[in-house]
Amino acid sequence: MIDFKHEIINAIKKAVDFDISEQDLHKYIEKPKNSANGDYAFPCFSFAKQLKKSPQEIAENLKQKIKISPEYVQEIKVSGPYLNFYINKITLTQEVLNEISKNQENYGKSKIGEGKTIVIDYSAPNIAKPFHIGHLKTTVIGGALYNIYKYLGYNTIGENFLGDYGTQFGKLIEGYKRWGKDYDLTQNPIDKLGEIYKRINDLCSEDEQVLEAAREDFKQLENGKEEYVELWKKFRDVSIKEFQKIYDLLGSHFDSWKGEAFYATKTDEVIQILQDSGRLVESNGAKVVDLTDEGIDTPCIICKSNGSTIYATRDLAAILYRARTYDFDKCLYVTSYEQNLHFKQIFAVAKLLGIKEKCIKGLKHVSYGMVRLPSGKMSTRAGNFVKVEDLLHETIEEAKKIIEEKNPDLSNKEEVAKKVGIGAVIFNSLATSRNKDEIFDIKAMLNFQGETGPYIQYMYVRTKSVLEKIENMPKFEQLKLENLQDEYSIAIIKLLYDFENILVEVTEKEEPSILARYLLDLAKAYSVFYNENRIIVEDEEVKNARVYLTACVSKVLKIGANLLGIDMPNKM
RNA sequence: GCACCUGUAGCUUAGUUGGAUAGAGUGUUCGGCUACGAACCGGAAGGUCGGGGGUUCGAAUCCCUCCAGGUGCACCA
Repeated sequence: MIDFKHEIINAIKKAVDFDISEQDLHKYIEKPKNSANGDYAFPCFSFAKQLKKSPQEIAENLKQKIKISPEYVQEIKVSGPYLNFYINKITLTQEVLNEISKNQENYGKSKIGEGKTIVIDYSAPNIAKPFHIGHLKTTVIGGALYNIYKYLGYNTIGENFLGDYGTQFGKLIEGYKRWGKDYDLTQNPIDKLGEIYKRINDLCSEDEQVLEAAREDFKQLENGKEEYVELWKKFRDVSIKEFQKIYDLLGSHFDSWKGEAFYATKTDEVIQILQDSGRLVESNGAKVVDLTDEGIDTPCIICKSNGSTIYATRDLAAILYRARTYDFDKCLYVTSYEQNLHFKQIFAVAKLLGIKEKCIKGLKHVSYGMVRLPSGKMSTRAGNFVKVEDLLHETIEEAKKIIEEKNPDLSNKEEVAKKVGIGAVIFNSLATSRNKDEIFDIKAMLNFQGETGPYIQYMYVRTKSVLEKIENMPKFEQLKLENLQDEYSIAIIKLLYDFENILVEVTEKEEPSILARYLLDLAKAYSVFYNENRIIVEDEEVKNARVYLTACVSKVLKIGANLLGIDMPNKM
């Protein structure tokens, strides 16, 4: 597609008689908030001093000198110190609709990521523990990034770094040995394991000997005692099966499920490399890497004083493994900001591992804000948490209720309620900038009006309804684009034009909320268009143009929502 | 105590590589279904952009300082 901004930059560059780089121009050119001020604007303040002229004069002068094809820009106006560019709307319309007609369901897809590999480490729940709403953000943010990177042509690998290692498994084994017969793990296994875990924990705090036994169990598990490894596998398998149910609902996909236990077997080499680097030092009985040179006060512990490894060691093993296995250009870690220091530390230590520079540079912590309940911080131990399964169940039920009320004749109510209820939850988790904390509000989740997932789905359903009524879809070549020059149509076309840039911006900032916001804007623009313009009208030319635009909106809404992990119903 | 993050309308928030009148949703309120789906659209009211100082032609945005909340700060993950 024509890059209008680029054309304007070129034209300005040729017109000015002072030195200014293309990059600077790129920075100066802005998109006016109010479209009355044009599509692009060039503020002339900053050159006033240098040229000893008023910004107004500079703008006037420039206007005289700039030569740009009317095919791109139909008008340039001076508005005080601003030079406002009005792009040729027919060209814009032609470009956008042609591009969508050529690419259809692949509009916005690109090859900018070709040849680049990106690993995304997300979700990472702990085995034998409930999947609660604290895991929601990492799962949907990571999932959205996964989809979007893939769409932009990157070789994308989704990693679920399961928490399947640690003394807690010694405890579980000890508990299961004692009372395993009382629990049927074929039903709600995670709840049962949770009960066992709580029971053994209570016993451990009463009786030091039980705790000691649990530690011993874990040691034997590590040493490969067959009976224990079997138990561990069993806990892991039933847990994954439970998680998979939720992933199926959320549409999450992982290419690899290597958990901590897997990397725990690969820590020896990490320790050896660090030892050889001379940076591994003894400190209070532990082996650590001092990071004060890196501006990090807290040293990174590699080996505990009892000789065993720690989370950081396993994460480093994962970096080493992933660098070798995937030769990644980027490796993203989607976790809450509680782990900011941890990642700062291991990224600093990773420089000592002897992996490629690009891998080191590609390590990135994508952190997000905490979810709190109105009653305070969530805690699995205190039983103060909301399970994702329960939340989804509730929003799906709400969707069902609303369907029953508004569209009782709908044929596949169950399926639609699922899409709407889950869509509401996913959208809610993605719609605000990831860094902000959130107090979990069930009422907000159950609201399907306004800036919500169901709003976008509803607008999509409207486009489908309109298109359903058309016998012959118009061809792009037949369209008379003059029929799409009203402000409501143009507002949509401008948004459609932005789509690919939005996707790129999402990856630059690792911020899916940009796409979520964009989809709201597009849905809203269509809703206004729909209210202002009757689509199916007598005049064939007008009808065809509006129908075609409706089909374009329909496609982009669906592509965008799917990238966020939201399914679109055809009716609701 | 130190470091980092957050603070924008009653509530949830967009805008933070400095740019024109701070933009939405929700709630409140008024209006619009005999026109393609009202889970919608339009109007009104609602803002010391946490406070103060500074830099600049220009600050929600950059710098300093203070206030409030959160998170982290050695063998948990």
